[in-house]
Amino acid sequence: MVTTGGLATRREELLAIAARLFAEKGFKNTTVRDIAEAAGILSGSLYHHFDSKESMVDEILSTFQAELFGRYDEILASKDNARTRLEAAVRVSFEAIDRHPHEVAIFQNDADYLGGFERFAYLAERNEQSRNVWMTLLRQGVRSGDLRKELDINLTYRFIRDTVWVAVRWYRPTKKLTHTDIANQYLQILLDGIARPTSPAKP
Amino acid sequence: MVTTGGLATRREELLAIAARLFAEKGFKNTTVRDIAEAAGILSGSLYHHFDSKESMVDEILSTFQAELFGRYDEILASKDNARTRLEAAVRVSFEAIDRHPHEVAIFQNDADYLGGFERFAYLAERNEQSRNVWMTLLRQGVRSGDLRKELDINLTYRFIRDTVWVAVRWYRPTKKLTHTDIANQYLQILLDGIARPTSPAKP
DNA sequence: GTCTATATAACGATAGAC
DNA sequence: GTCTATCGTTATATAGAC
Repeated sequence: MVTTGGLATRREELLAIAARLFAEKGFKNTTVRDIAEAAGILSGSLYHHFDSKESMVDEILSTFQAELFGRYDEILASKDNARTRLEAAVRVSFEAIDRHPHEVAIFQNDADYLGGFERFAYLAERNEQSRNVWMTLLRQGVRSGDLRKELDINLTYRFIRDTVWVAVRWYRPTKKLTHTDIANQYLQILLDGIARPTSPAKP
Repeated sequence: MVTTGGLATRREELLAIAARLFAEKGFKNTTVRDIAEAAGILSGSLYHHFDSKESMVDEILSTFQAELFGRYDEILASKDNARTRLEAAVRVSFEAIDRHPHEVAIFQNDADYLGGFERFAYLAERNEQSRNVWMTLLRQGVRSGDLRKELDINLTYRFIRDTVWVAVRWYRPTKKLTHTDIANQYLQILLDGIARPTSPAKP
């Protein structure tokens, strides 16, 4: 693929338009005519750039996931302690929501449906890969003593996974509330809870 | 509406089938032929019972929400303390996921899309009503000292709302793990966090 | 309450001119 | 790279027979 020195190619431009519409209305509910109209062309012209509507969402999701899992791999490769690595994974996720909200939204809303097609089998693989990342971090956290010993880490994994990504539904970046702020507040709740702290033994 | 002594009417039977399919595949991706086939009839026959596909999902969602908000109203009317009421609201929500997983899933996945039509304007109203319930409970919790004073309750509200309902994506009831168990574990994380507790002042 | 048959519209996709 | 024109399919919904 050729990039034109920071300027998006026509192909990338069309993909960005499609991603926005897929995220806003859902894959099935977005027509190729919608995408073409938003791009200022006619639907038939889209097929000069892409084989099908499916191949568009395919390229959008696979590109995003390649980048995201590259970030996760960096964390797993780092030498930081368990808590720092867990926090880093949360921060990377919120940063992904900030940078690629459409891609995250599409994955959240349509991955189940798309996963039914052979072409999108990699979505399930990525899902498993993601599970491995979080489970590794949680196990290390429990072993190191950073996390509660009695934690059900399977349930905790699902809890973190869902709560992090579902933020894409309401998160809109502002100068005052950046993705870093959100990540910090989320970590505060996740790690220490919302209840007023009392001494561990007895009140 | 007439019920036949606990036995579902044909209408209710068809609605249950539609709800399952809407939840599994999404509203837009479920055809009236899908629903009819699952019911063992032809698509045209559905229109003897319902005006349209939209009116089916309308009845499914409005019926469910009427029940759910009745439960929330009971909690707001109770005389329990702030923490108990907050816990009760969480438990009622997980119980709703247990009893009406399809309805919750449809609301989670398709409310945004459906909300665009005038007919479904009540979805936004219910959303606001739900926000009022949780915000009331959170404010009372902070005031009573049950919750941290420094909490951003707007963010905490969205956090609780999303994390409770998103559980519908993975929760499947078993004898060993009931909706009550899930609610308890969720409350443990929400209230006290996943980090190993340290004494508030110094370790 | 269901089936047969079909109207009507919207959809994804294609072929060839420009 | 886009437009014109359109094919073939699938979708929601309707009308009347049984």
